[in-house]
Amino acid sequence: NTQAAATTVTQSPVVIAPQPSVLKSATTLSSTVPITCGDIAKVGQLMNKPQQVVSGEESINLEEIREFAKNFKIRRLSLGLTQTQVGQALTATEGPAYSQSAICRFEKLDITPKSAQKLKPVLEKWLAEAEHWNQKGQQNLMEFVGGEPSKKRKRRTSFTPQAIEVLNSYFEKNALPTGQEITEIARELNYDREVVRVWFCNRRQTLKNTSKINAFQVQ
Amino acid sequence: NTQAAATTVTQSPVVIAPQPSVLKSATTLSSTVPITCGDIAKVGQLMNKPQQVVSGEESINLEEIREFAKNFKIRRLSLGLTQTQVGQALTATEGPAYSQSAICRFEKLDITPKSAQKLKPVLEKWLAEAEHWNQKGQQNLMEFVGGEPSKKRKRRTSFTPQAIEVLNSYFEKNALPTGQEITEIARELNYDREVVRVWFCNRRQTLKNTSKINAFQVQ
DNA sequence: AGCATAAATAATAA
DNA sequence: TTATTATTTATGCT
Repeated sequence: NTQAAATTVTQSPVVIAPQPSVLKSATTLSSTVPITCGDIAKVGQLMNKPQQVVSGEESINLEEIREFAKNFKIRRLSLGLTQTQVGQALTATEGPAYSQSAICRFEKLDITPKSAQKLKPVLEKWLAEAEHWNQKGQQNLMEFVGGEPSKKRKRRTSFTPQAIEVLNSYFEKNALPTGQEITEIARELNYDREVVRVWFCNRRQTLKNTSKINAFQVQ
Repeated sequence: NTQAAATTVTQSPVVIAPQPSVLKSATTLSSTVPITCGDIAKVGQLMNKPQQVVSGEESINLEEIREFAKNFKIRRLSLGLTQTQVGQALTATEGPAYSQSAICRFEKLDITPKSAQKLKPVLEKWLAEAEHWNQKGQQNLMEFVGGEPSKKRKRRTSFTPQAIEVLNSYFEKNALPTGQEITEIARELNYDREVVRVWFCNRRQTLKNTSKINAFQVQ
């Protein structure tokens, strides 16, 4: 399963700054939203319709849902979480299972008002809790979400994790190996010499670039 | 060029709600022990340097840059903009060219403090302006950014079983066809060239994900 | 109801 | 920087 593997934690959570801007939704553009398929209309298609929809016994405030969906996305991104992570976490904690698709469809309002109404409080509660844990540190958030605490981003192909490990250990000992040494390392790992050489170049670059900035990172 | 094609505007801008979250407006520590070394620091020296770096005549507040980088990302996402869009827009308005990679590196702080210091005001100014236009409506923002007003995501292609079969047989022979070959395959199958190119990308991806189980099984 | 995967976006080897 | 991979999002389908 592709989705299951997408649990890397590459982006540290960020804080939402109070935004002065008031954004308009792109979904309110056309006045004639063709409701394809003879199905039930989706929330996103009902934006120009009456704000309240009566479904069964309760009335649903579409505007409220729309607002929440927008904010949910921003807050999710602020926490550095993916749709997949949210879905998996929800599946783990609550009763029903939520796929990445479900989260995606909620954010895009590609669901029926009834479904949205049902899902909204679940997401709201979960998100608030996630934000709560996040304030106590990213570790807590990741634990809450259920992902690996600090899983390393998978390297781009060429190198296997094992090779990376070896390379890093060499790098630790000597960041600037001689041509001779590069040749030997390349042979040991069975990689192209040039590839190894470039790896050291990029590795030095990255270290140089990040170490200054992150030198006094608060964590 | 792959990047050039990535100008679709799929995600509608979202509103940042005034967050109740406690915002540390400036975590800047007051301790500043500027180091005076005119040239670029060597790799091993960079791990434990102070917050302020003196480069030439000006001192660089690393914490400030770090803070800005975080907020920049959130604000960019709030506007519904991609790194590619920002880079292209900047390239159009400002003097130097900024690639998607450049924006990515800034957000990840994978650049030298000097570069970051130089880029920060440019991004800050541009972003503020973008937010300004956005307040006047998404159309204005898109115009400012330079993208098509309401470009939609490409419709998902459905390959016929026959086409899949042919594609797979090509893939079996060569998983990484050249541009020339892609063009030919696309013509033979009467599909868009880009669609075929992406198919091979995704196919390689899928194979990689499942390679542990069926290394050479096609399908 | 959600899987499989096409398309889009971000990260990175070269 | 550029080209490509890695990762995420979106959607066609039954």
